[in-house]
Amino acid sequence: MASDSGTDAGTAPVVTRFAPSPTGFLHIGGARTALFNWLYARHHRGRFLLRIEDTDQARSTQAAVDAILDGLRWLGLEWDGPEYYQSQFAGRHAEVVHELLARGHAYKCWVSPAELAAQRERAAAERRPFRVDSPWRDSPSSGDGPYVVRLKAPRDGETVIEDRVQGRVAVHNAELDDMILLRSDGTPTYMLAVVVDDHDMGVTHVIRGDDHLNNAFRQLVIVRGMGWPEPIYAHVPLIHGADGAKLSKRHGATGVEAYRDELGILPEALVNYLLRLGWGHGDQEEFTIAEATELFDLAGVGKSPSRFDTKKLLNLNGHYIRLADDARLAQLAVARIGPAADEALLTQAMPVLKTRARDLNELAGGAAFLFEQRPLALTEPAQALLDDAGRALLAQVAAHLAAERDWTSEALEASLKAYADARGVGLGKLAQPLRAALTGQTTSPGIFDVLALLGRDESLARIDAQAGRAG
RNA sequence: GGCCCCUUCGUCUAGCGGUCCAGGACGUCGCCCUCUCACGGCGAAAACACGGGUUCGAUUCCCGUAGGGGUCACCA
Repeated sequence: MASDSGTDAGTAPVVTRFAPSPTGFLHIGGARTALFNWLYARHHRGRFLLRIEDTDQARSTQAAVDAILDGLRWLGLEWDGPEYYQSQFAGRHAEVVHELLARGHAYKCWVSPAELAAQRERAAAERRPFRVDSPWRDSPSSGDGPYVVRLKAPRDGETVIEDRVQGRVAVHNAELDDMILLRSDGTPTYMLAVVVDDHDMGVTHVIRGDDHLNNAFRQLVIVRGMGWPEPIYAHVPLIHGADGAKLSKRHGATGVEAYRDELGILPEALVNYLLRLGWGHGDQEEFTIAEATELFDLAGVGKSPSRFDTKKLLNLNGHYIRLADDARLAQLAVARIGPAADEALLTQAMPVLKTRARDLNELAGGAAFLFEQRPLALTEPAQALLDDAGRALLAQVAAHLAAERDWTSEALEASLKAYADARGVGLGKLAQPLRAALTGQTTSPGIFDVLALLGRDESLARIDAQAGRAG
């Protein structure tokens, strides 16, 4: 059983990092990895670093870098120090390769891509695992033309990793292959670059998705070849879609900005949801950032992958919307309703609006009636409510309301309830046609709140518009 | 296919040999509240993949089987 404390207690300060490749937006899985790294560093009063893995120049874009930084900031996962760019360290990477070469842990290889493909085919035909077979591995001579530098991986024995999440994992060295460290164009590969950068940046804990677990064994060969201290590894299980497969585009939204912009999710809700996905602390479901920082540990991270459940996210989001500040929500709603929206009115209405929304779209949708122009467009069920009888009732209520002096939710409630009583009808009988005329819909906040929010003039005008409408 | 990892209600999880005829949350269903819809409250149905061991005793430990996932690039 991996212990979460002990080896690092009282020794070197914790340094974690998040190392995304800028080939797209901030992936939801990446966001959780970043969160875990951030939390672990904060919990141990260490540092959380950010490194952009842009060694694949063809696929890396500035837009992607911006999206990632933006996403992290939105989630509140601020990194310490500047963001590092892997491409800036190419010189250092080459230097390490030469050192590895000098130490006999790497070799230059002239096996051509064509020959490699042939070897691969042969292996497939013979149904045996493919491993590069390079004549240059143990040859002192040189070949002609471009070459790559390969790691001279050990072939006997086994390599063991004491992973903080996965536990003890061993692999026979025969499984390791002589991976490429330096490409034929002289640029470093990811495998080499991560190891060098993590070492140079002083990273003590490598917390990442378990799709990297197999890489860790080969990366360790480099670390040992250089005689560097071995980082502590923690490979956390991936997030899966509802079908159980690794989360990908076909599962719908996979970028955090989609959750923010399209689904209308609050950052605190996403963070809390992501935290509980794969990590638990007893029965507790809700965590403030302070609590999460206090309680987070690697021992609480499970070993099995978890499926992303939008329903639960939405439920949490609704919870955080109810907790959120009214002015803040009003501001967020304005952006979704458009220029017709009045932020002050929205703020005032927010207490009765926010219990009815699980996301910002629902919040904006529920507030839209406040800014509608007369005559209101009615939904079909609302129209059905305003048949001849409904409109006749509306006209009578209108006359009663027109005489109302005190236009507050409380006064209107007392007045309308007394009116309904006197007429011997239930309140619902009056409220539904009123709601239809006032909001154009059959669902809305409480009818007295709607009247008060709309104000006397607008309320009466909307009622008249419907009551006076010809059948 | 090789290697590695995983397996408690539909989903996220609690459980770290007896306290478990398995607890919480989301979802679902029912009831209450009620002017609608929500919110809130109460309640219900719902799981230890299977087979062997070990043990006085396995959800918990070991081994198989089955199922699922990850990974096998001059991508990261």
